Amino acid sequence: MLELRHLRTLIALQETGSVSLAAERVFLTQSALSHQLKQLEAYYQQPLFERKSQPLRFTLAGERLLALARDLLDKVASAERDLARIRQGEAGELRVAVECHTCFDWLMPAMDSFRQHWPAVELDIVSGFHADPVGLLLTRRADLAIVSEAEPQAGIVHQPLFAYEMVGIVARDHPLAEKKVWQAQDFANETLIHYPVPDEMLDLWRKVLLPAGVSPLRRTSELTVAIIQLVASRRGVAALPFWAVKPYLERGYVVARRIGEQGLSSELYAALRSEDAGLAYMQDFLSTVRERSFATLPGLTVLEG
Amino acid sequence: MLELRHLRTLIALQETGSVSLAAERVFLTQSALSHQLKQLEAYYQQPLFERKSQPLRFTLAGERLLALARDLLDKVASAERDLARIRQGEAGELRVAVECHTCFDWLMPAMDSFRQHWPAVELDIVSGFHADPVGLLLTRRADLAIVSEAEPQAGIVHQPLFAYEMVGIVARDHPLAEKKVWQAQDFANETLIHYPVPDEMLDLWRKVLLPAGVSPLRRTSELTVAIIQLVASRRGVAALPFWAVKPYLERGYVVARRIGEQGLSSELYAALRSEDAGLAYMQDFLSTVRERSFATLPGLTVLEG
DNA sequence: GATAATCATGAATTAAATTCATTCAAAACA
DNA sequence: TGTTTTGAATGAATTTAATTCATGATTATC
Repeated sequence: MLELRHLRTLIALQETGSVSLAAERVFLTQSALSHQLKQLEAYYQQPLFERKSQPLRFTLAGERLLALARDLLDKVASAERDLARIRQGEAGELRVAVECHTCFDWLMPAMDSFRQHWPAVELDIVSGFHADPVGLLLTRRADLAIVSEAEPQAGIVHQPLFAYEMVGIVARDHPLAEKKVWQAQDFANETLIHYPVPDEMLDLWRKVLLPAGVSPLRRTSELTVAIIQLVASRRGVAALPFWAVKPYLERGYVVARRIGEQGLSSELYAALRSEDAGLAYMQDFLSTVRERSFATLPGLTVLEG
Repeated sequence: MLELRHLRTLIALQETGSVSLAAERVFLTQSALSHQLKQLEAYYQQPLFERKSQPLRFTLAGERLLALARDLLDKVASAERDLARIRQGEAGELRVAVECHTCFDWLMPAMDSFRQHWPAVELDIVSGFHADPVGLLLTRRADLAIVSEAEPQAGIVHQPLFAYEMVGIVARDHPLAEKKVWQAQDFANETLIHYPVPDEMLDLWRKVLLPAGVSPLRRTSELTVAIIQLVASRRGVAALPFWAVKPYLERGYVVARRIGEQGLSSELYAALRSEDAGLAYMQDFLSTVRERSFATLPGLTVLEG
């Protein structure tokens, strides 16, 4: 018999295009999903996808179920918001402190969606780039902070959002384009172009250059497009989220390369005051961020608590 | 986490008004449902019903979930019909043979609903009251027969629809109104008013009077209202489905009494040719009949295969 | 044509849902 | 006002179902 669990699987399947990635997305094994799908197809006595191709394709019947899934899961989310409001009331305050430039790319759509669902919650962004966003929480100048490490701290809880890969980018005809994988030393004689933020907020600096004692020339720019243009003009190299550069890769302006054998992974957490962790609109904001981001940004991976 | 199972439970709860009856409806024990509901309320951290009263009442949060349930389960049904059509095609023939008068009461709404969902299926009623409706199936003059006993027969399968109680009715000032429970002998000196069908189609005759060798005076009428009027005018007594007489009981025209210690139960099955049992529109017709009937007729109970 | 990568499968395991047996609470009855 | 009956709740035992593990099959990739 059909359950919502199956529909959640279908959504993950579509968003990832493969059984194994979808399994990771819903925190199950590939095997579990394979069994689940087999059971679904047996129940409806017809195939729901063709697994031959990558990404896998839905059959007509599969598409129909997928449409059902989107419809139903939206409605469930809406009903659960209503239940939360019945329990805790409509209103509240949600001031978001952000420490990363690219965060705005996924934050804006999520905030738009949230604003519609919680019109009585005062939503705001704490502007400026602070060295210590968690301090803003404790001094009650913000209610939620987006951070890249979950450093334990009294009175603060960290909730995982998602992870993604940071890739190195250079012009197509730059010598580094030849190397499949870059190491710290490869940056030594390059100019590194980055956002104007403190060093410790740059993943590349914290996790790669600093440990290796490499200290390249530097240049900053506020805007992602400007950084891309500088790189394309051979003014230097940069490290950016894969999902942020993908559109430019497809147009061939620059090429992207892995940094380190395992790739340079960047993680995002929401930090909030422990007392606020039970607030329904807070949890719904986090769900919205995850849901919208996974649905729109390519290459995201889940992050365990 | 919410699953469709929970929503199916909520619908059953509303339709029956009690945990134990709802449990029976969804083929589970009272205990199972009690646990399930407790789990739901823990998940949403708020009460969903007040069990103090009979029938139980939904809280605001419960009502919201109930609305979700109706919406979602409708959509699931619609999607599953589409899947069935994708697999087997749209068209077919469905001629229904009916042997009981009151059947039309629940058959008409179900047929209306079905006609909208399967416009390409030729839906028809085989008119007249036949002594052997199953014969019509084998000679291919009908595709589905409504019968009150599941007599095994080669090439025919019986699918349970539902069961209900047949109650005896008399005028309020009739001596039999004093008796809480009637036995076969109580009919001996009365005039029994019934539909003009062969004796073996009357549940009262088959299950009560014939075994006891009681043979009262008889009088027939085509219409339920006419039977009620005759009874109210002290022209005799009758046995009718509880759900058919309930509106008249509430107006006080007649009173209803149990027949036999356990009550006289009437069962309904759909008989169809084995080869047709896998047809999607056939199964959907049966689901529709059950669903519509349980939702609208009071006092129905489930019938196991 | 070898080598990953992805998916499928059966058995074993784990987790979850359900039942059983009983108690508790409330309503109906005398 | 007890007494009986009915419906719901509870904890432990059980059953059922879902998931993982270990592995084999299949399909992409170089």
